[in-house]
Amino acid sequence: MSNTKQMPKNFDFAEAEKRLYEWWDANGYFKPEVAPDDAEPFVISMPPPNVTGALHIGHALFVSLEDLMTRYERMRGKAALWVPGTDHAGIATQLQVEKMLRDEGTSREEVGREEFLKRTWDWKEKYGGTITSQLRRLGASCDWSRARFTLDDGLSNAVQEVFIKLYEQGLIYRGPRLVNWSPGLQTAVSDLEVEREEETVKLYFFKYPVEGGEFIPVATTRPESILGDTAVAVHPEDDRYKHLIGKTAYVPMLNRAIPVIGDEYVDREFGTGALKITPAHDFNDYEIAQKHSLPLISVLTRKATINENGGEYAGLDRYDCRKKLWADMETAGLTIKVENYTTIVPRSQRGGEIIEPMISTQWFVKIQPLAEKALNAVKTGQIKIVPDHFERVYYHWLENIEDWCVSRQLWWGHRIPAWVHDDGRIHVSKTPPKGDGWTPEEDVLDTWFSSGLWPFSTLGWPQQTPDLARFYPTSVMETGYDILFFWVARMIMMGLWFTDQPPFHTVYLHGLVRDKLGRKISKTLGNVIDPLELVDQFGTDPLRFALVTSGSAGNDVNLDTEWVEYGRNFLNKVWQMTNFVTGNLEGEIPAGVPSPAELDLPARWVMSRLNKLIKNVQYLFDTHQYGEAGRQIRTFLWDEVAPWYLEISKHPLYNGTDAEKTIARRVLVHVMDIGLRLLHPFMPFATEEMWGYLPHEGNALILAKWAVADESYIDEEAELQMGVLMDMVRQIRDIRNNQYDIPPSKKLGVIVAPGKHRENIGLYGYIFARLCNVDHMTLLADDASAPDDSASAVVSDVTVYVPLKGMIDVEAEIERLTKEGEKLTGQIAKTQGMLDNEGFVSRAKPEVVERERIRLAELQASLIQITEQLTRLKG
RNA sequence: GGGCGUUUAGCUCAGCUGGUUAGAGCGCACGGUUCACAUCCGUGAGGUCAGGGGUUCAAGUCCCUUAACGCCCACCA
Repeated sequence: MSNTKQMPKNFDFAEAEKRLYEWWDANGYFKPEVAPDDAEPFVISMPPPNVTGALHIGHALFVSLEDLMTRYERMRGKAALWVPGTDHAGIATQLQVEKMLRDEGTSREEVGREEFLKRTWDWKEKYGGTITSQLRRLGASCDWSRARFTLDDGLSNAVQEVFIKLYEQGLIYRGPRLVNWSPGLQTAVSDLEVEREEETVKLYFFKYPVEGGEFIPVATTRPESILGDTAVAVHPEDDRYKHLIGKTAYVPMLNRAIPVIGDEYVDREFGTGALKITPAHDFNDYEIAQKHSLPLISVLTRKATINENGGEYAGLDRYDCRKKLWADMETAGLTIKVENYTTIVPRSQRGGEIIEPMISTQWFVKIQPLAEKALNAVKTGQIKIVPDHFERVYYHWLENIEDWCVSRQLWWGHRIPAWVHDDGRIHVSKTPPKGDGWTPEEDVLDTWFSSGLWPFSTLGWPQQTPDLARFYPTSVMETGYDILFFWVARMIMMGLWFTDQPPFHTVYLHGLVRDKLGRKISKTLGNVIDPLELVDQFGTDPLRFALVTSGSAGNDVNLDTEWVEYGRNFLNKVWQMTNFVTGNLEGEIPAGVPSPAELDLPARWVMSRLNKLIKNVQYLFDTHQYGEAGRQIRTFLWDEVAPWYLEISKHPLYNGTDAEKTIARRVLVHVMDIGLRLLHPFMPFATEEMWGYLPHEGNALILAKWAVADESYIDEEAELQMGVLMDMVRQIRDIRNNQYDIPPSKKLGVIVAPGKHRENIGLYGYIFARLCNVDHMTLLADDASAPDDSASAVVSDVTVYVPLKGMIDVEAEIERLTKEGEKLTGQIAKTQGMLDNEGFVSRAKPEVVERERIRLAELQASLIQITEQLTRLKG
């Protein structure tokens, strides 16, 4: 292997990212086919972003993680497939197009359904590419040739297939039910799409007139709902009211006669102890009405204005009606009081308007049978959720799940494949029924209905395609915990029901990206973090590295843009390291590393550290601790290789024999090569670029083999011995910088009582010249006496003397050494205590006991040295 | 009303296989233009790991409990 090119001074990310991405893509490296046909597949279905959306920081997080997993598995030799795609996002997209129409001075209703859909498709064609090109900028190594859209033909077919099958299995029903209605969007929404916030509202107390001149005091937060009351309920054993049960009450202002009923649901202690029943606009009341066979009277239109059942209030907006009705009741002497009251208000997840429970005809999925399977798959461990505490959240939701309202009164989406006959019959099919009197269903399906099929529909299901056979079930579902119910649970239900297999074996959940103060990102707060701005400023790699390493799985990430800058600094550091290595190569470099026996101590040390790192990183990847893996790689390169091995290697590189040079070069190349491999899933662009400058085998880092630890290089003894030399360097620096104010440029002569480290200190004395500017070093004979006028420091059984004639402050030296001695004494006592403890020696792992023994010996050796120094100084 | 999470340095966070003297970035202080790097190098100050109890030879790490904060789920007018 040999290198040819000179590296530029810095990484030009703007130029390189584009070039490298196109190069990878053009070579087909993102396709699973780069792996051998018999390679084990690894598959991720990308959570499809909204087709008309723009990239936000949350996308950057999921791309960072999923691309990391994909690249890692690809390097491990798997047939890695990351299936990209986009979601039609029914409501979101429809709203955007409606806004566009409004800006044009028209509306959805005005242009009509057909034209509206045409306009939406146009919109999709125009803006749908934005998000995908932005994903490319983030380095996403997904197979674009397999990209899908939830509304394309194949997926629409899958959706129809599923709907029809569920219907045939009796798991879909249609009928009038009380549902969450969004008056602004004019559609039903599912329970999940309703957010409940605690708010302070008014609670209106009033008199419900009862026959015979009595009245029952009642409270409501929504006076307009009075118009739809069909009963007044009291507790059957409430002495205040029980004599009224069975009598007739009269709806205020409408004077409609309704019964007074008794029901134990009513809480005597709460409010007035009596309850008005509005079954068409309240979920509790609905249940009570069912029990008592009360009629349902709807008083709202689709737009939440009062309908014909509201008498003279018909046509009023719900809130105007509230005011007017209350004023009229006040005039009629029926009001009691109005109080402030804190309660839960249901609001639309999109737009925030208040949701009205309303009766309407909708399609539902009987979810119980599907939910049971989904529950089991996780309980039996077929599917693992990371972090695992989300499993409990998942169980709780599935155990209490309600039927899923899947119909939406929108136009943009999968139209429900059904026809309804005048006589009420339903025909569910891809094709229209024969005969007259059939009306096609207008409703479309909830977006999440098609998303739920994503892992298999994208691979061709229901066709038994080769892709489906090879890549399904998929491997990991990586997504945010906020859509665990919306999406993950539904994919599991649908996957199990229609393919008899869990759609993936692992669910990896990430958190939300927040600002550096932990606040939710929002336009109103003005704390929006635009990933593309950060990419423009620092490059993609630093952003990705920051996102992955600044948190841990399942927790929200408080992104500080300073972390991105720090990531950039790290990238630059690695660049400079590579630059150093490539700049010091000459001629052919044999691949691989010499055997441990051929290496000097610093090389044995760095190889030991490297292989321990590989081991740790493997463990961390196996346990999905990607952030910690990234941090460890960074620490190794920046804090161990750069300041120590790289500096030390300058000696053989500049002063060594040819053989020594070659060994140092091979070690340096190897360490950087492995470092870049480990780093590639985190920082794909820069690592690929650097790797190209290093001597290497193979075409591209993206396809290079993932590192595997070689235990034969793990060398505790080398780490221990190197540690002594490193500590000596630190001690000399400490004396220079902190004990005495010696300028860094001043060369020092030191005298060393080397103890049992004589050989290493002799051999590697150049380290001190390189790292702490020591220009000559004298090793004392074992029986030699200590030099005078010196600052001293102790490492293991080694004492370092720095002669400083006339500068030595004996008092300060004594104080420092005394403090050091006290510290050692404390540590010895602690360690000795452990070793004297029968329980520790017998129960702790042998290697832990052994480590403590070695430690104790070291500490004791040091203490002897310190004590000698003190005696000398004091005497 | 249930459930989950968080609490570690001035700030933002790591430290999920229990085991040396608890780490990083930023900030702060001191000092550095020698042949990879000022997007840098060397050094330092700064923490009773929220409180209490327990398990263990050993606890920031495991268990119980209290508190504060955050999130999710839930039909009290």
